[in-house]
Amino acid sequence: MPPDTDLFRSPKGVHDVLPPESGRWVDLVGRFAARAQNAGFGLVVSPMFEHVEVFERVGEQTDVVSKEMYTLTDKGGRALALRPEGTAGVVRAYVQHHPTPPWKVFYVAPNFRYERAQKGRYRQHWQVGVEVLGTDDSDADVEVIALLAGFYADLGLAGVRLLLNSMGDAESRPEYILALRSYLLANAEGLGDDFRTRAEGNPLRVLDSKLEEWQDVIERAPQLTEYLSTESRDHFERVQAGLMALGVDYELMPRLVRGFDYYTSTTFEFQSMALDSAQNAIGGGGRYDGLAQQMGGDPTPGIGFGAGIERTLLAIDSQGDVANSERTLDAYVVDGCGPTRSTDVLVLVGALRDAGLAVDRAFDGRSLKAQWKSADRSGARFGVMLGSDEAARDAVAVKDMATGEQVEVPRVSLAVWLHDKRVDLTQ
RNA sequence: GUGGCCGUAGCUCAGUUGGUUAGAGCGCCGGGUUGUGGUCCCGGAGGUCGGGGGUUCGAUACCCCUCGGUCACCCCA
Repeated sequence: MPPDTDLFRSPKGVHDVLPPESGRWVDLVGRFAARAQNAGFGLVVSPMFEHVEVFERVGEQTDVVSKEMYTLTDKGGRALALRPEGTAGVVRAYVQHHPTPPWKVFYVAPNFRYERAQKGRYRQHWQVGVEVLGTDDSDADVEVIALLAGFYADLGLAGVRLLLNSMGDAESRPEYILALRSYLLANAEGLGDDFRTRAEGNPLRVLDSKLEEWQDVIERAPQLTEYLSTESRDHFERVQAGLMALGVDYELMPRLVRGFDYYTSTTFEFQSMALDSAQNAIGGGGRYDGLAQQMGGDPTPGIGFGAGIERTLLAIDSQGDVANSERTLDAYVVDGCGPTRSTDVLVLVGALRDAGLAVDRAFDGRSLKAQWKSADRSGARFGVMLGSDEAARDAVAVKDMATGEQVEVPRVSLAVWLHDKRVDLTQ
C-alpha cells in the first residue's frame, strides 16, 4: 500500500518557506536583530508552548483565546497551548526569572492560531517583536514605537501609517467601559445578538468592528480619551511629543482598541496602505501594565509590539521592487579531471570556504558541460576548473562568468586572488 | 465557523459538447562541442488528470462526498 499522500503534505493553513524566497527572511530577521541590539535589546527565546493559563491572560473574551488556541494535553496530563501571540510568554519569563528592570528583549518566533487561512493569514505565522518590562517611562513607549518605524524604514517599506491611541489606566478605564456599555446597550436595537453579547461581555470589542450596520452607533459612541485620568492624559501627551521630536508621523485613532484585553495606556498599530483591509495590520502593540501582576508577579509596567513577517513581506511585494538578497557565490568549482575522481575538489572547496569565500560545486561526477552549466545557473562570479593540464603546473583555470575571460591562477594563491576580486566588486 | 471560485507534468497552463497511446511552454537530464556556461539544434525522463464513490458500453470531463488551495466575512500579524 502506498502511503496516504494527503498525510505527507503540510497541514491545512501552514506552509514551507524555501530558497530563494527564504533569503528574504534571512535579510529581514537580520535587519530586525541589528536594529533591536542597537537599541540595547537582547534576544529572548521562550517555549513555543506554555500552560494554557498563561495565554488565557491575553483575555478570555478574545477570539484568539476563546476559539483559535491550539490546546493539547501532554502525557503528564498538563493542559498546554501553542503560543498564539508573543507577549504573554515573555511576561511569564519575566515573572519567573525576575531580571533587573528595565528588561529589554526582542524575539523572532512563530505564533499559532486555529483559523481559516487566507491571504496574509495563516495557522502558523511568524512575528518579530520587542518587550520592555519594568518601566512606565513614556520615553520607553516612544523608543519601542520608533524602533518599529525605523525597522520598516530599513526595509524600504513605504506607505505605512501609524495609528495611535490610549486605553487609559486601571482607574480611568473601568469608568469608561461602564459608560460605553450602557451607551451600546441603549442603542442595540436591531443590531443582533452578537452586538448585544459583545456590548455586555467586552464592549471595547465593538469599537474595532468593520461591520457596516454597526458603524453609526460606533461613530457616536463616547470616546476613551474623554475619560482619561490626568496621569494617563499626561503620559499620552508625552508619548506624542516624543514621537514628534523624532519625526515619527502618527494619526490619533480613538477607536483603536486592538484584539487583546491586557492593553492599557498607549496602543498602536502600523498599517500598510498597499494591502487590503483584511490584512493591512502589519505590526502593533501597546502597554500592558497589569499583565505581570495577573501572572502572580509584582505590579510591573510593560510595553511591546509584534510585527508579522509574512505580512511585512506582502507589503514589500506590493511595492513591486522585490530584491533578491541571497548572497552570491564567489566561485563555483568544476572538476575537469575526468572520470577518475580524487579528493582534490573536496580539498580545494574546503580551503576556499575556510578562507571565507562563498563557494559551491557539483556532485555526482557530471560532465564538464553540465558542471559549467551549473556554474552559470549558480550565479557565481567565477568558475574555477581543476583540470589535469593546470594540475600539472599546480594551478587552476579561473573564468569570469560574465565576460568569459579565462586565466590561470596558481592553486596556493587562489583564495587571495578571489578575495582581491571581491574588493574590486564592492568599489 | 459560514460563503464564492479553483485542483491536469517540478512550475504556468491547454484539452475533451463523455470516445484510441492526455499535450504545450518553461525548468530538469543527456547529446551535438571526447577540457568550458549563457544562444541554437536534437533527444530523454517526468502524470494514481487531488482522493473515494456514483451515472455510463466508456469519466480527466457529468453527479455526490472528501481532502487541499485561494479569496471574502468574523478577527488578527
